[in-house]
Amino acid sequence: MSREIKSITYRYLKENEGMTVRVRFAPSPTGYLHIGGIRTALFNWLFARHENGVFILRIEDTDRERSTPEAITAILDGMKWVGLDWDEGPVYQTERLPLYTEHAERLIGQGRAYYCYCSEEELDVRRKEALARKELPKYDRRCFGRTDPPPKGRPAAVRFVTPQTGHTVVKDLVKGRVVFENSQLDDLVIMRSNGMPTYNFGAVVDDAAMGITHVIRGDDHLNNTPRQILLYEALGYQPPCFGHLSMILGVDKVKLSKRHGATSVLEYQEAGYLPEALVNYLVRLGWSFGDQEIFSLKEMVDKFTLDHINKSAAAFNGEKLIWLNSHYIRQADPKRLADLLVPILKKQTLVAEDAVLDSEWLERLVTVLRDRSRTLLEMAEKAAPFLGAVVSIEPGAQQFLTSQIQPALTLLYFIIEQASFDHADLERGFKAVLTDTGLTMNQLAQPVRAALTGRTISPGIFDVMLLLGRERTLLRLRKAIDLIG
RNA sequence: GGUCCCAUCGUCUAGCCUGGCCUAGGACGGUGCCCUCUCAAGGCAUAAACACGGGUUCAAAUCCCGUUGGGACCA
Repeated sequence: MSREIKSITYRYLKENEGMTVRVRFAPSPTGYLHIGGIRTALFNWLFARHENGVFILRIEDTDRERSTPEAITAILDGMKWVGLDWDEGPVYQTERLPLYTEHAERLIGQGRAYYCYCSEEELDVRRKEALARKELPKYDRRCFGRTDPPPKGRPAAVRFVTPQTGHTVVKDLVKGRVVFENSQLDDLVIMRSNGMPTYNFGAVVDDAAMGITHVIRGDDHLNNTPRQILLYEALGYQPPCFGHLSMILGVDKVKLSKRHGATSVLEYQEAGYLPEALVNYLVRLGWSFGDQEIFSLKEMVDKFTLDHINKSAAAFNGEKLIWLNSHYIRQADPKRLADLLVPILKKQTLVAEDAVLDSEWLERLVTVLRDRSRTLLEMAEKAAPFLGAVVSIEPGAQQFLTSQIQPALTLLYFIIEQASFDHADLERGFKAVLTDTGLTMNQLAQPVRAALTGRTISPGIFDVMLLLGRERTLLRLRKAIDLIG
């Protein structure tokens, strides 16, 4: 990490002493809430909580064509699922359009902005021509300072008069000092002809109006920042501090998109992930605290500072997420896991929609299964043999049910029939069969497992029997014995 | 194409600011062994990286310059 960053971070800490931190997460509701978005939200949220600041949710819905109510719901649901609560909002940009118009008019009045009547088609043609001549496709300012009467019936956009000399410095909390030549910037449109503010203008006006102190966002916006600083200055506002987070890339190192599979936050919920696992995974993508890998939400809040943010992009690697998920499942309260599991079981028709499962039994099941399930979906799959009256025997398991083992199974059947059916008693019964037949534990356990679960993989054999109960245990043993015979 | 950002094991990263403690540490994943009624979990061990080239310096992963590569934005 460069000298600049540390010193800038340090300086910002001093500068802002005593000032209440106000940060925001400002997604566009044009699609689902993706992994990169929630990571940005998380960093903002952590920063706000760490600094005892305010976290605001703002919905940037000015793109009316692409914004949908479903996307808004998905964003809110995603935020709630991972536990990122906001203190203010959601604020909808389309509900405060007069604010942007006012600011635009103010700039026009000051000569810092002007109406532009060029149509998008015209601009497109000119841009292509410029590109063909290998020139910078900058707006040529032809509507600047025009005095002729505006064309009738032609909608006007508003452009900002961007200074063409000097440079603009972004003191970035993550990247350090970044300098942009103003001559590279052109007169950007701040209000579209349809009356909507553009992204850069809406963000600046809102951030200023909402008193945002720190703008923490993806580094795809770093190039927008000089324009925004210029807008703040023209508007007479103090620019906030900026921090640009590096992107999350797919495993192939390109920007995460739909073709990388699950990128929506809610898809991870569907896939049986726990929110704390996802959050823990995401916080370590671009942030670290020494060698620590596991963080509770509280620990994250306590330890999160901007100076431990990594500048380079990170690739999304599902292996580690799945490891974290299995870790959190193993730690989770059985009651909670049971509540999460039942809807999945119903959805997979492993249990009837109207079934009422004994909660004490369910928690025992989950307790046995949680050590060997990396996702809730896996847990549901492993729960299957315990849910019905009978099981079908898989081919692999079938092989353990041989005529040699039949006497041992029969003996076990009669012992269990007499047993009091607790763990110690079952173990005694097993031991008795082993001594009587001269079999090893392994030689007996696998066939029993096959008979009871129909599979070669299951929880410990005594747990299996206890979960099944005496009746089903005997029933399945009987069935296996008959099958051999 | 222009502008900007980035560069440590396959992946996430520590270390970089304040050069020597780095024969580069941790984690996931891989491999092997142990434990063991299967599967997990756990324990132990192991392979695996400073993109390249120049400088500065007694000394560079660490500072400077360049190259290459990747990414983002303009679109």
